Amino acid sequence: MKDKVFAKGQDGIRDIFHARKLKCTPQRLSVFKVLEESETYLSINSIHAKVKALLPGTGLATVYRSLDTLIDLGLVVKVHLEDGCHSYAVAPEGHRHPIVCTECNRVIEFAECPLDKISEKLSKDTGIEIQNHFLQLFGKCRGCSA
Amino acid sequence: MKDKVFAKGQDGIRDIFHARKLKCTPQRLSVFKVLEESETYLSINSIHAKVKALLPGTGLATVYRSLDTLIDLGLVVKVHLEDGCHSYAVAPEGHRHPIVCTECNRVIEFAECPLDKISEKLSKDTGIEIQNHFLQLFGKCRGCSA
DNA sequence: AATACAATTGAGAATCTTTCTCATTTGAGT
DNA sequence: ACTCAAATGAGAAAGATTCTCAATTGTATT
Repeated sequence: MKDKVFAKGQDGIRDIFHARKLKCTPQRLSVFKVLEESETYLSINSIHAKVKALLPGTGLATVYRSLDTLIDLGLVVKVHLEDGCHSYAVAPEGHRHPIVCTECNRVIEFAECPLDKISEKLSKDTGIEIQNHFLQLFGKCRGCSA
Repeated sequence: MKDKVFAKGQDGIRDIFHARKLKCTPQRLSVFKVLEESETYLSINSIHAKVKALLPGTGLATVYRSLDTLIDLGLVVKVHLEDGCHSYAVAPEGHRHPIVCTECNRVIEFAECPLDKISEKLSKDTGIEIQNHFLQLFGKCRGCSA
């Protein structure tokens, strides 16, 4: 419990890659590791910098490609921060949504999804078959309010 | 009712600009008009094209600047589409959220905000002072399901 | 352990998006 | 009409993302 890095296990990740006939490369593992070790959403440039610390020489394009792959596998999520920029984080277990601290960018996940309850009603009311939703909350965390 | 363009009235808009000591320019009015006339969220390039049809010679930078101004005034909202690109639409009256059709990009607003009910509870649970939220639904509209 | 092959990578070019600069124009108050 | 600050157009600049292609590297097979 003291170390949440590779919570899914390195072998777990390896299997996920192999199941999709993707190679398990050190670059992909490093990108994931960097995100797992971070408490906050990270921008591309932060990720690139941290990955290069683990694996010098890693190119920016590879970071983009690895993130796309990880997103495709459902291991990582891409979020839109308020300033319009993109950032990335490990995908939460189950269906959850993030609360992003507007001061420190730290992220807290919350499990209760209020959409579940109203989706069906909404589908009836609007005639739209709801497929998906995107929800993020913004606020000030305990540390930053103090 | 047959024409919802300038629902706020041209004079209303003029007053909003003047109250903030901003100039009421044809470029800004055109950008807003283009969005009011559209049923869907529009990308920068669509907006630019449509604005140029109304006001030839309008520069792209001006469209960006006008949108920023309109967002700042609360007249327009910027949204994140699933492909990661930004688009823009007139801001809905009151507190509403959009349902975006994944096929045709058309937008339907819905008024019921499920966050109101749970925000307070969430603040207590997490210790985070919730300030804001971003919610979008995606689905297939009646026309596109058929 | 060595081999072969397709997938992946690094590097930089290319593209796309957004912002900036600055000379010129224009809205709005006088 | 006159003045002045604000806004614009054009293109440069900056930043973000994707593409290209030769070289490298996982993985399955021997």
